[in-house]
Amino acid sequence: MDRPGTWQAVRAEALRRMRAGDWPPGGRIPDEAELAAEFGCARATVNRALRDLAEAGLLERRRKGGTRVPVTPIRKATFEIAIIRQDVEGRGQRHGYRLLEDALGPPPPEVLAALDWPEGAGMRHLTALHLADDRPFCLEHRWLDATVAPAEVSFDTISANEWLVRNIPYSGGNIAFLARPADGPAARALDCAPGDALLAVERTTFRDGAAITFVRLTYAPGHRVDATL
Amino acid sequence: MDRPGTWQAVRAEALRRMRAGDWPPGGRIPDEAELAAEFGCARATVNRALRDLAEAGLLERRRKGGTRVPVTPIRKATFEIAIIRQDVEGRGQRHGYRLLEDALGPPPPEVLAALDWPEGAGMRHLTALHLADDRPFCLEHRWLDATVAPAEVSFDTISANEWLVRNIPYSGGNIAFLARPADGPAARALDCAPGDALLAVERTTFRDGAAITFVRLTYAPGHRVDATL
DNA sequence: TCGAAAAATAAGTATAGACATAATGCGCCA
DNA sequence: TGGCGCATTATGTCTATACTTATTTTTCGA
Repeated sequence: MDRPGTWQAVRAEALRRMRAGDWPPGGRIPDEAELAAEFGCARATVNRALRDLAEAGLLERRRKGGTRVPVTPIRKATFEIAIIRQDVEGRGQRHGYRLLEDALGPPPPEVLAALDWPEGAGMRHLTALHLADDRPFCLEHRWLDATVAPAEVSFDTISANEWLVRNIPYSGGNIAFLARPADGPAARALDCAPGDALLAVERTTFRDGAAITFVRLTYAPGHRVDATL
Repeated sequence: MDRPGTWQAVRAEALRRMRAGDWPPGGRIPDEAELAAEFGCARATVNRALRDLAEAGLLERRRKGGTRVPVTPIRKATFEIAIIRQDVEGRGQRHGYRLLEDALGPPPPEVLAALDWPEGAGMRHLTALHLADDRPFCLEHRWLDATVAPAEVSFDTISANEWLVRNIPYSGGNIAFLARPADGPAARALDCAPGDALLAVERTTFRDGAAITFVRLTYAPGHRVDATL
């Protein structure tokens, strides 16, 4: 597979041993120095390989404690978060965008809780529809700190999704997947029946420790989000 | 934050420059040697920091091409996949398990498609319910290569989920999130109304290039899957 | 002028050596 | 016996150097 002596080769061999049962679950594996001697490579190379496996959840490493094979590994899966336009275009479809609403107002309590904000804070509320080949793709519901995106900024032609990535980039946050039934407006926008099961992604974005924006993306029926193990 | 000269410090400084606009989107940043000289550290340290950012989707690196800040970064989010018992216990609840059905039979076409299997292949079909503090947590629907888990293996007390992790570990696969309405049996098992919007996770597991098992986990209403950015 | 070969470049990786850090666990002392 | 502190140990990381590899740019010949 990989030329011997590379960290990928060491990783592959380690994986092979785990699968073959040479390194059984719950057991401790030889330390880096031993493996480096056995494989005839530098300790740093072994370190790179084992660190990679540990990041994937396939090994547990602790200083002094050594490296062990977890009994029930907690695997890590990753998925990619692109802006919606890229997501649509990546499927070979044409992206369309329609701003449905742009107003100032108090958010529902669930949103306030997610944002952890004072009650009366100025908040802009946007509703927009993303289209793929002219069919509804995703409904964007966003609450936004009014100081981050002042009223001058218009989201008529560029989605808040894209504006934020371009203007407030590289910020942290958290994400959650959930299912929700289509309410009246969502059903109308996404062209489905009220009560239909829809996949939604909720995201809160932080900047300097404070929540900037909360967004709920509700996808059209049948949408799937793929991740790689 | 981090003591200077560490790769974390370099990463933090790189991130700061991106946020501050010193390294604007679309632009190319200085090469590793230059940054190493500027920060007074080894090139390997800069490499580690920039590689880490590239893995998170915050930088794009190409040999000879240099390192650039993507205009619309495709962020990577990760979530943890534990066995369901651990998932429940991690919430501080007691895990329960009930096998509802264990039979041999032909899978529905959607499952066959996901598995990419010949029509008549022997397939075991399991249905099981996971409980959290005696309340329905998740419905497990699994199709399994009969040669992987022969009839002797009983899933009465141990879930297939756990059995597989312990016996066929470290295999690859793919995962998808979707929403589906509760059908009759699911509504009964999960104690909700038919048609309720439920979050489901589908996973196909491969071993040596061949599909071993397909599982659909349908969660009780209100369930969320969290990921970290 | 076009295209192929050669040079240049920046990231990718390997290595040996050193020191840092976090657990572990042992031994000492009360 | 119990608890505290220090020695031990395996991983974590940094450095300097060298070589490799992918890709771009330049050069040169047809």
